[in-house]
Amino acid sequence: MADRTYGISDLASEFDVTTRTIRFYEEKGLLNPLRDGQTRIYSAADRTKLKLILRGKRLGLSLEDSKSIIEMYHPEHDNSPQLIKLIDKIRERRRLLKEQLKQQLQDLQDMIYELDQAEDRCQDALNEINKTTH
Amino acid sequence: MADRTYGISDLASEFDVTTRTIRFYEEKGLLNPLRDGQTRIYSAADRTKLKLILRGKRLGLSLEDSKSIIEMYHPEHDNSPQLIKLIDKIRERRRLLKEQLKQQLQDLQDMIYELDQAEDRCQDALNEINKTTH
DNA sequence: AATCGTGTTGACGTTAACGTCAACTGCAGA
DNA sequence: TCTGCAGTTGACGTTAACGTCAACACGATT
Repeated sequence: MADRTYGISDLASEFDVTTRTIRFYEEKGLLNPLRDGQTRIYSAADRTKLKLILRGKRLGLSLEDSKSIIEMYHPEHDNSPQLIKLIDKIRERRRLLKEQLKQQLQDLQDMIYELDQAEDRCQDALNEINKTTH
Repeated sequence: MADRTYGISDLASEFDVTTRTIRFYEEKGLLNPLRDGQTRIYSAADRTKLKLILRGKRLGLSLEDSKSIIEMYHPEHDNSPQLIKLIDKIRERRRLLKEQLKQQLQDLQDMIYELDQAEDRCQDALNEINKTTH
């Protein structure tokens, strides 16, 4: 069950993206599927990477950002200095994400509050109209 | 205090955008400042609109989205059917925003959790290295 | 053998959101 | 009066993230 593989259109339909998009991510170095001849074969790890990319997009990250995050999950470093630098990058990224979402939460609360007010003003305007037509 | 006005570079520096950006928003119909000759004069309302646009951007909205939101805050409708349609649009927009942020919150929690795990794995790898060098 | 369906590789097109640059205007200070 | 600065209007350039299309490969089907 762990070594299940996927075709490109399996992933495309599962995540509701086009095959072109998936190949594009490969061009950009975000995915590296195996090949059977010329046909791409995606592993569970590839599928996870794709999920990471799309999640990053929902959070407003660029593909470059997602790429660096993927490299954090799948490190190819084996020496201490590299690992220490990686840990720093992870912490910094986490900090950025938290900060960003805090701002988004605030923005959203403000916006919803103002939408509520706008709705109230509309209701008042409606009431005025109904009053004068009586 | 309520009728204070702003020059284009006042707003640009206050919100840390370029004057080109502000003019671009005007081209797209998001701002309509007054003129003194050819020079643009921005009112407090214009300043608020700009704030709305930038807040929308942080939430991942397009300029078109922000434009329609601005029109909700500054309605030019005076008849019931229009107002009722506007209220519906406001409610729908609020629903979308809430849904979107719920998803973002979930995505962020997942991502932070996985970043924590990645950091742990790095630490483990570091510990292994230090053990063998003793 | 001919035809699908699905896959592949370029190459070029597209959209949003600006940046850059050139040529101009109007005003304030030396 | 000249100079400089801030502002303006086009026009064209740029980047990210794909879309579109043409031409080809390959296995399965009819």
